[in-house]
Amino acid sequence: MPTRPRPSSGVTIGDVAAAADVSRATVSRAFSRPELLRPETVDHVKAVAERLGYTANRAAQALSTGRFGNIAMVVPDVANPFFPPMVRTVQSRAEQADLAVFLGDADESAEREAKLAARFSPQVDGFILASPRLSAERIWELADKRPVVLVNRDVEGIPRVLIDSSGGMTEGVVHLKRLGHRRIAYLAGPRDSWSDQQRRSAITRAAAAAGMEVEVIEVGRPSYTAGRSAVSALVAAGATAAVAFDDVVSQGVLAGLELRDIAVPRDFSLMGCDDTLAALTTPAMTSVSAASAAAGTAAADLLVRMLETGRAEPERLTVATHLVVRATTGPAAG
Amino acid sequence: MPTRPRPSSGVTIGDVAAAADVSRATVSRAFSRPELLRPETVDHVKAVAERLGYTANRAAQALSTGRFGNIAMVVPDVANPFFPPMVRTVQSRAEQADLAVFLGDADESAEREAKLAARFSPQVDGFILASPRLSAERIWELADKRPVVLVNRDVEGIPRVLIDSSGGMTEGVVHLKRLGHRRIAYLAGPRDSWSDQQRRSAITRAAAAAGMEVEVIEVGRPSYTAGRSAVSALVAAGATAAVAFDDVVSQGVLAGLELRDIAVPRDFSLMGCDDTLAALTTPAMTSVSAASAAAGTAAADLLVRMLETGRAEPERLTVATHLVVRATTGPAAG
DNA sequence: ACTTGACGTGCAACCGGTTGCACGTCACAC
DNA sequence: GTGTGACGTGCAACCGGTTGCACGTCAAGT
Repeated sequence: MPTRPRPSSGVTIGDVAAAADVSRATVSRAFSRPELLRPETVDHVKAVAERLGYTANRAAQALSTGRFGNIAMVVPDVANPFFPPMVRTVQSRAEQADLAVFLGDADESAEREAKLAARFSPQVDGFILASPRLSAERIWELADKRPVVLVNRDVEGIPRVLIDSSGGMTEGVVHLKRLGHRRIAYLAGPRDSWSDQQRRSAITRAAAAAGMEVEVIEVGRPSYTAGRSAVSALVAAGATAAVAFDDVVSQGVLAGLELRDIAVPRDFSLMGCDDTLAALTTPAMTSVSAASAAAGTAAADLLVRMLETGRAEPERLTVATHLVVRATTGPAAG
Repeated sequence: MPTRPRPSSGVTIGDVAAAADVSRATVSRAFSRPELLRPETVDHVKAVAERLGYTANRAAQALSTGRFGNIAMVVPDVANPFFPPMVRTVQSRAEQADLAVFLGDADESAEREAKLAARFSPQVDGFILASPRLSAERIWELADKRPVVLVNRDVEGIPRVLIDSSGGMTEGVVHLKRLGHRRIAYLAGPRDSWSDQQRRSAITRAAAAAGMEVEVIEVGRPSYTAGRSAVSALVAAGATAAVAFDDVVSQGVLAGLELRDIAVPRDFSLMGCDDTLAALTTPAMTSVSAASAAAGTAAADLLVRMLETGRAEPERLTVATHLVVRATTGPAAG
């Protein structure tokens, strides 16, 4: 039998109260509502608390207030470089509001997202779901119990921050057209990803408008290896340029092309998305920027505001994107 | 004034008890110690609970048991590709033990690590500190209040999982020597990083043993740009090969060399460390493997065991490393 | 038939905070 | 001098679980 874990610090509000010769209520108020007390009392209590090394027991606090002081962030894959910057900004914004952040990695699975949500739900004040794969119904259900903010997912009635890549995508298509490309490929991401749906339709639309053909190649889980193995399909498609779902896939494609001695951008043009790794590849990749860090801050802001006001605000913020031209796109070969 | 947040689900143990016509104690036991009850009672209670949508209030549970069911993981930088795999494995191991994971990103700062630890401490059962920058004293202090497991940090008396890169480093030096290199450079990481200290001394020792010269170049925070800007110092050092603190730095160096038209590996040989990005660069990088995922599992295992047994186990596990030769190392020029 | 003990369940205290309400004090107005 | 209200603090209930102990029941042992 495990020994009963010692609490935060052995000292409770009662100890402080006794030492300071006041009631427990006064100690509590000295921290939570000091304006109700005489300033000298507050100082005295705080000094005594400090001396004793008092730290409030979070569980007790949560139990009586009903607030946990925690939020949960769920991402499909922390290892995807799109997410870490977002995780960091969410965290720093949360910290300002004195909220601690649980992180859940759903491994690209809706089922695991649901599990994580269920696990976190009883001890958080709210959720940030980044690129969630859950069905709208399940998101509504969750939002019915706890404030939820989505990133990169557009569900009616739920506050959300959307990185609108259609702008950048369209620019990208135009860019390729100017370079003389007529037939391009889109290396598509997970079908249940909103980002993919958005990018897919943006590129299709833009290509149609520009009078270009576009072949969609399904890649599935966006990973380096998936990108690399998509190259054969890419070659078979007879396109002269490709746009990948994200930079990770794109980087894989770049490596795959190199393996087949297809020179980029001489023989083939390649465009990524998210601009997470683009600057780091050789040659540096043309990509659609996506300020994931900014999206994280915005999402956290939204959630914090909801928690503070107690109101839901079904806002729909969008973050614009644009094309960053680097060295992987060039004139169409032939 | 925010409305009082609705608890996990309106329904409490009392509601279930009333509906099932048993006492609250019985409901509690049906979940936590079912072996004390008649099986039929357990089934009945669970069925009623299910029907009512009962979820235990974590705060109340934590308050009476003194266990939170949470652990905290603190990393210096989630965006560094070394950490995400570790985060994932820690999380999946924690999940098996029904523990939720707080993630803290310390932004490479000891001060922020301390802040995060203080913030998490009152609501977690234990800590995993990955590559912590905190002083040994502060780690001891923390470990005095809560079980702590370290990764990549060797502090006496604290259970720890060490990725022993000296093995791989030594292999690397030998490899370079065979290729004819006599003067090499080490692009050092943060001085307060244990990994850096270990790698620094391993390379110095191995080089001395091989009769090679080694110039240490301080890079500071390990990042792509830091690596890139270190190239001038690297060139000035007159070395024919370099070993970087990690793959991120190494990737930056690779780009910097390319910018100066220094061909790798023809004119210069480069070795990374951690093998996180090495396979992804062009040319693919020679690097010292570091199974960060395995380290994460081991660390989580250790912590879970400590929590379950209630005993501290000052174990010191090491994970071996080896050299993975790829395409960035070749015969010394000239 | 009576003791004994194992078993299943309930009672009530407890974990450590928070908060509505009541009480005492004191300054001020009348 | 008494009434009035603001102010500062304490009392005690409450949040929702857990758990030591006690009680009642029933089967086995003598």
